[in-house]
Amino acid sequence: MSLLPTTSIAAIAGYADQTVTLAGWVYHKTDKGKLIFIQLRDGSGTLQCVVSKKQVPEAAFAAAQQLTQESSCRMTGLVRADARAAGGFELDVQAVQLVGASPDYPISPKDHGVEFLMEHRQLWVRSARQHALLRVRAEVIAAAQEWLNAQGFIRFDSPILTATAAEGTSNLFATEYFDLGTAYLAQTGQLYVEAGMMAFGKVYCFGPTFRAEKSKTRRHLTEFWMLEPEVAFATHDDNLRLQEDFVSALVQRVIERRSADLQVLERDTSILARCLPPFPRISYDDALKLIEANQGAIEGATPLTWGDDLGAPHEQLIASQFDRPVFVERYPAALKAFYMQPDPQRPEVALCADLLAPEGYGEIIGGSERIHDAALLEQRIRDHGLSVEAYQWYLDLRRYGTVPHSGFGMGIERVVAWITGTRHIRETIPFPRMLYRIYP
RNA sequence: UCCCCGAUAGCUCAACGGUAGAGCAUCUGACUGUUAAUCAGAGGGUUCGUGGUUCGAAUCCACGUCGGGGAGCCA
Repeated sequence: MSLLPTTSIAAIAGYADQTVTLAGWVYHKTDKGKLIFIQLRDGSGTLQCVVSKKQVPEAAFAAAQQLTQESSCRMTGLVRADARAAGGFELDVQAVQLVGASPDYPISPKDHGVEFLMEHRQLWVRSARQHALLRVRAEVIAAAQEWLNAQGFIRFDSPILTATAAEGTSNLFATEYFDLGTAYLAQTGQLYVEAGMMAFGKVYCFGPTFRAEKSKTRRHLTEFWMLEPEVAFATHDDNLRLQEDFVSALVQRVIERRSADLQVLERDTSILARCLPPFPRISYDDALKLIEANQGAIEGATPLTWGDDLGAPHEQLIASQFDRPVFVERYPAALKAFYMQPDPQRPEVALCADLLAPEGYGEIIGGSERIHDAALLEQRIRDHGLSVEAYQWYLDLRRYGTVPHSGFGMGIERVVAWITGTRHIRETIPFPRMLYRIYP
């Protein structure tokens, strides 16, 4: 025999006036004495189930009375259209079977603090808001891969354990690796997708990346998921066009397919609907002027001199001037990673861009054209004090049939936070890893 | 690493130098249209830890622990 339900709640409208068996968890219960209302959640949706003392066997009514929040159960009954129920349908229950009891469920429908909820993350993900958020995350990931695949990309995953720091900058998590010394958890897959790009033309990797920075803000996780496309023969301009087409496609698909979830999250979709290409572009030089002209608009966004990096308040100020994501391009090369291609007209700036999301969500993409000349790349490795020896495999990509190429990295959690209007990035991943949290 | 803030019932908070409180949750009872149900009753405390000031500390001070927000860094 099977314990599987005969239908999911999401498909309940197709079962009007039929008898079905549902299987799920009690989201909420109201006991009116001889009438019990149970909001049953099965993962696909929630349905109001009505148990009437007059209409069910005594044992079934007693079983329904015993149900507490998050008890798992199976319910058999008649599907009936009813305007009084949220969603338009409810189940007239005929039989109730308790599967797993749930005494003293810790998360009530009322207020809880962040610390308490994070300590109970394994249960918090059952709540409506978290449920909606994680569904949007899944949609963004599916949409991203399907869109790239349709454009002729192939997924080419990069290793998570690496022997050296890829960019030689940020702090990495280290671990023992048998007799080969220390291994590091990757903070990017970019160097490896460049190898894939030379093999397949258009590739992307998608997986967890790690930053051992002691960042303590709502935009940072120590473990986050990054999607990194890389395209052969693509210039800086090609790269920006790909990014704006890609990001707007993701947003439009979430609006199209997950509007019910965005509604649960009370997200104003009219702001998202404007997210269509082309995205505005502003050079680093013009960004400095914009900051100067708007000083005082945002606390901390003080004027900078050429060569200074933009801080979080500066990025916020720039983003606030536009109604859709904005590219900030051509930063001073000295501020950026060693592999970025210098602008041939102005070697002191790099052919790179950061994409800043609106509404203060910050940088969601960082990308650039990569150096394709072996001699220049080797020089840059030396200039940055990195080991040429460790990068021999990477230099090989420029020694054998090198081509101009570009790519970018997109942080999934930041994109999901922006699309859903979630204040803190920690809610956009099932089990966030942060400076002071590795449990559960 | 630096700056700011917080910790009191299971949860969210109040009490701010003088007897430890409320709402929700839990338990008991009533109720056939609830959806954060309502009504009546009950139980529930190492006030984060250590030390100090005081006749007296949840309250003031010091240190510590845990957590929150931000900077830097970045996706």
